[in-house]
Amino acid sequence: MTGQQIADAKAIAASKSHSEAERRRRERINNHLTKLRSLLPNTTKTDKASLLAEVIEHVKELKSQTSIIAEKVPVPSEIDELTIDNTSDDEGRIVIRASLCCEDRSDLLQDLIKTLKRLRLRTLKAEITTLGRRVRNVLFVTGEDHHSISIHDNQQMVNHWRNVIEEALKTIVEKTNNGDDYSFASIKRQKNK
Amino acid sequence: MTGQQIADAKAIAASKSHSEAERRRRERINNHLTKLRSLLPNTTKTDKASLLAEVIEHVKELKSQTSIIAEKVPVPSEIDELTIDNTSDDEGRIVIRASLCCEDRSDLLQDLIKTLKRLRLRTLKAEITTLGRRVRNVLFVTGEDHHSISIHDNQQMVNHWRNVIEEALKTIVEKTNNGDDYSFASIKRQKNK
DNA sequence: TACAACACGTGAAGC
DNA sequence: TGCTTCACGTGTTGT
Repeated sequence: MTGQQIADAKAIAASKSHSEAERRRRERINNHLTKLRSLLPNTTKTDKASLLAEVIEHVKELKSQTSIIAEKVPVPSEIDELTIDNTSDDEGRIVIRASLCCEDRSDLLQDLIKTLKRLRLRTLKAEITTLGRRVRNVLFVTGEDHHSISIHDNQQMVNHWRNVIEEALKTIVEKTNNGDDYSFASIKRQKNK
Repeated sequence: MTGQQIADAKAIAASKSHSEAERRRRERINNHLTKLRSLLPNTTKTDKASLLAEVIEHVKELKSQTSIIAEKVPVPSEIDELTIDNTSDDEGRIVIRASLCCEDRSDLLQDLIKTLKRLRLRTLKAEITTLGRRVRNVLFVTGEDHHSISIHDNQQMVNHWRNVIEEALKTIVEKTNNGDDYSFASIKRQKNK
């Protein structure tokens, strides 16, 4: 074989593998599109562009649905959250409502208890909801008796404690899941067929 | 110009418009892909195939989320539904629970009332939830006094009434929205930006 | 004939 | 260098 022939053969082989790779790529993309089509309702015999348009609409629809429901029901959301509000209980005592949402982990509850204990706070009520691997905690906390947060009519003090609680819980929310078990049993997910 | 030249010019023009059309098509598809990418969380700089794979996962995720939530909370679903169950109230009286889900419309409630009245049924309780344009009604109905459904221990009679109610409500669910106003105020949808 | 949608192979760019 | 991804223009098919 001459050098020219070898070079040609190499070029042909390269071109072949190239076109084959490209074919595989197209296959992958099209398979995904087919799968997407099957996930959508009433979406047969539409072209690629329209299919994608419908996927967009569907995703938006589902997103808005979940967020609407989340407004009514305190289910865990996909993203980490932490909001602090202050209310007051029947006796006019200052109560801070802390709602946090994060990935569930085995030591989450421990962390919360420890943190609140360290801050000398009392948890009046805790609403805990899990959804898949996400967990939402809504805590109603107040100070222990004779705690500065118990003193009424002091907006500055309340704001101070809001900040303290926010910072403390922030580190808990931001702590990443260490791969342990979850602290609460998860709701069974519907099979994705 | 010779005939040959004219033919060539035509061919060139055709080829040009063809390639331009193809470019527009690609553009449309890619724009949709970009939009999809923006709708997903944490999905920058991934290739097309992986992007679509993530879209699939995301759609599945959202779907299972909404269905899990729907199990816990009686929110309206996307598809029309009608399920009939029989329970019994405190006094052991037969009560039939009818849950129906359909597009909301102004005369839906009227239809329900009329139908139940026609069947000489009494509605003990009605739970009504709207979500977007969808509405879910959960009705707890029983017979009027001395109605045959009030007679206990007659499984055949109960089944008969289940069928009667199912058929009657089926026509209501299947009645298409005539474009009128909705009978209930709809929950505001989150803006799709 | 013309248009729309698709699969294909190829050149270019990034790693 | 080879491998991957993309955009491009073209051939083909169905309407």
